Amino acid sequence: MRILHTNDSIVIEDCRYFDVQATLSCGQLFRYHQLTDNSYVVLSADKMCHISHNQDTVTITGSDREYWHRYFDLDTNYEHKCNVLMQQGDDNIQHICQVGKGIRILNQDLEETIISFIISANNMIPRIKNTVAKLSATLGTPIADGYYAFPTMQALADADIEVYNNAGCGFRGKYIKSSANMILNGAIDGIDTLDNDNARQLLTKLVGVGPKVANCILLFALSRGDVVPVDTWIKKVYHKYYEAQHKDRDISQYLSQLWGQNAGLMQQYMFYFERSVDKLGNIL
DNA sequence: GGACAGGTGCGGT
DNA sequence: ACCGCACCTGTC
Repeated sequence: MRILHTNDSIVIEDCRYFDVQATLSCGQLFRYHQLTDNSYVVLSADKMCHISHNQDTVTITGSDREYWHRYFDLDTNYEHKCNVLMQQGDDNIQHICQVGKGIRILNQDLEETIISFIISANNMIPRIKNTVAKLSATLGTPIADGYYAFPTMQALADADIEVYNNAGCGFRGKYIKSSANMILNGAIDGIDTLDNDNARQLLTKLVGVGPKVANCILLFALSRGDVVPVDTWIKKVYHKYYEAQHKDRDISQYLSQLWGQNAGLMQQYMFYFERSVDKLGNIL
């Protein structure tokens, strides 16, 4: 993979391990829009970029090139990570890695990730995307034609509960409002310096953040690559491909120890694979 | 109309 | 510490 920074864009050549569609669609982020030419607009915090993928070249256009460089984790060697996982796994695991090998783990904005994944609880991706878009349009500042920044914690704390109901948050509206208040009061200050267990403990004090959502925040915003969020899809994969019979609440720790520093990436491969199987029929 | 998908909070033990 | 139930809304 070769990366070239030009004045207004990042060009990534020879990117067999960067599949834009797979990376965007595996449930890490909720603010992206597909355009008619199969390219995408991606929004994060108060920034936006345009990303397109043709043959073996990915082009990212927008200001804040350094932000997007880190966001798309361009300094990490995913070919190496994928190979390590494939060498550790059996035929099934190798096939799952092969299908998902273009997925990258994004480095997302912490506050946006917290609020987005509170919305994700007991919810489905299309509705999460819709709700986050509506909240941003209502409470976020405009950053381009029809595009809005993610709302600040202050805006979320101040918002009337009606705003949350109208955005389709359902019962999660009150969770967001109070968690935004807690964040403003310093509830997650210094979380960067804590180890996984202590960081998770801090996050689960927020209302609407349980173990699964906390693990998503750790993996997708705090670069904790050994953390494995376990949702219904991962439970399905676990019971399908693993002999071990852990209770649901123990699956995360088991897979984390099994795959080590690449466990979160393996989780993304599994999530993407199982949903592909669900859409296309059994492709094993 | 009614079942279903999907994590967390809460009340009971 | 662990279990079982309620929760909001879009879709079939």
